[in-house]
Amino acid sequence: MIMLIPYMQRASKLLIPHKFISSIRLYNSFASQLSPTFHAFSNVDSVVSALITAISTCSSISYCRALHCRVIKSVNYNHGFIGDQLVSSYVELGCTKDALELFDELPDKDLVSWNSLISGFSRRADLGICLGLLFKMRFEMGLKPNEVTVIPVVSACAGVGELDVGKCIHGIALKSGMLLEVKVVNSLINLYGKCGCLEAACCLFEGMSVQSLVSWNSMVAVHVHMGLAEKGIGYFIMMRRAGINSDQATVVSLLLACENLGVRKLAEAVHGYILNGGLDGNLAIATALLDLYAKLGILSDSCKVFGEMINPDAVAWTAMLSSYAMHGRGREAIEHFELMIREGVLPDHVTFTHLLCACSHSGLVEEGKNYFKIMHKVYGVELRVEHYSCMVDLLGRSGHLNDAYKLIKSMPIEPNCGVWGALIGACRVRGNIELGKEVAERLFSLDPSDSRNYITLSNMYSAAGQWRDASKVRALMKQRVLIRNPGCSYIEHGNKIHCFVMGDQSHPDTERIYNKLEELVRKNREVGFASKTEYVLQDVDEEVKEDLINKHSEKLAIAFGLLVTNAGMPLIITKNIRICGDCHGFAKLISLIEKRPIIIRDTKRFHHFTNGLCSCGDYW
DNA sequence: TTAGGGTTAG
Repeated sequence: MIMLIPYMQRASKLLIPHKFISSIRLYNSFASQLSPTFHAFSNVDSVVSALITAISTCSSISYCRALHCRVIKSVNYNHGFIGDQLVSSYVELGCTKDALELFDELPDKDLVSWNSLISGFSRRADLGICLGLLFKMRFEMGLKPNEVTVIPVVSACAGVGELDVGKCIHGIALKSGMLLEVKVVNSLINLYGKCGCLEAACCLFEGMSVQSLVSWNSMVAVHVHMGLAEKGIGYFIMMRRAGINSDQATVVSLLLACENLGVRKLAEAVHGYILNGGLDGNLAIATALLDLYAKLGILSDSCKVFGEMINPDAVAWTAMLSSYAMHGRGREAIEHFELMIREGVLPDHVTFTHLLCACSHSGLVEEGKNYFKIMHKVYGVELRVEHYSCMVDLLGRSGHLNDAYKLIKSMPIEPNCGVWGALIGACRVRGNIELGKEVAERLFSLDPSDSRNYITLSNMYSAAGQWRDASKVRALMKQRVLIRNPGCSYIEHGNKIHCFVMGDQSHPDTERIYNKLEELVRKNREVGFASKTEYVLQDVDEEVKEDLINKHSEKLAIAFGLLVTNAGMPLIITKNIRICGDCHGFAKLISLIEKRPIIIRDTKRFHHFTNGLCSCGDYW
């Protein structure tokens, strides 16, 4: 038996989010009559139904335990499947131990009880427990799984990318004739799609006698998730031609496709579609839209979408927080987080990932350290490996490399590539070759196929003038058949994405672009800007270095943008790697000289250049 | 059964 009394006593002292107050009131109106004289109460079913409603909507562990206590005192576990509901809520709230203990205690467990437990662990993407339960149910209890059992297990496989296990479940479903059930096939489409087997997903889809809206949605979603946005949109068009009306899941996938393609015009078109269909009040759609605008560089539109939301939930608050973080607005991110807490919305592990990241990107070391310290103590959010990555980044980037290293050594969980990656990044910024070399060795053994590790180490050697060591690392890369993708910059103009690589001469307007660039370089020199040739990581003469750096892809994109857009219009440029220090300084001055806001997005975040300054405060 | 927020390194 789980000890519930202390939790009951504590529950009354804890803050319960306001959105659950209505269900608590509903429960309380009955609970006031739940006493030792309960048997005199005439409508037991009403009490059970009120308890079930309260249990199913409860988001606080302590409150759930208090309700559990009331169940023990008042009704039978089997009454109206109240025991199953308690188990589900415990799983949902992350109390997996309590859920499994209670499940063991439940008398007369049937297929529904097992299915609801498996489904709960599937939502937590805990495939191990799902499989254990499936095995126990089948071979110890002799219960035959049905469609409702199989679907969440397949979904859990998709969630963690376990294709082989998923294939076994596919086999079981096939043998049991479950493939006639549309929902089972849909879950399999999702599994194969998410695991990168698009051919298998398409084959299942085409083999269906009738495709449901979810089948179409799955096809759109899996293609978009695999980075094949155009194909995803193609399925959307086919779906419309087949006379199927889209729903919110379709629209969310379309918004993700826009993000994938990075085309603002398309995003605006989908936004129009959302407004026409009256879908703007949908929280999932509004959140995806907010996130999309932020990723396209238009933070003001993200703020607008968030401001228009009615009762934003934790995901929406977190999306806005991540937008601030992405745009280097650390202080605003913190204010937003504090407001979220005051509004009674509970932060989760993703919220803290972004909050720590916001602190890291803005150099708010003390604030970040404090949130890291209290996130579990005050908010009950468990520390995950990604939180450690953010902290290592925060400490390392701000120059506390030893503290970052000590933190890794003290981790209660195994540090992964992300954690070591954050440290090597900090070593590069701080020019600590000794530690960088050690970290690189760890990364090489953890993932020998990730070319970034080799490139970072080689660049560290080059920046220190250790050309021989740099070339040795490059040779190792060659030996392991790893290639380096060239850095490129993109800019949208006239319904087209224009892409530039360093020294690019393939654009039809090349001559004009180079003339403009020459003019910009000259203007920069006139105001005293000296090229930072230390960012050229090749062993060549100073003059050649200057020539190379002046042809960097972001400079070409800036020159092109200035040529084709009207005065005063902001330039929005996307880079596939981080902007170099020289281009950063160049963009700052151009924003001042040409009176143009310039926004440059690298793989994850934005630099806003205005009037000679950058939003990152030169801290990146 | 599908869909919204995910950090860190070129």
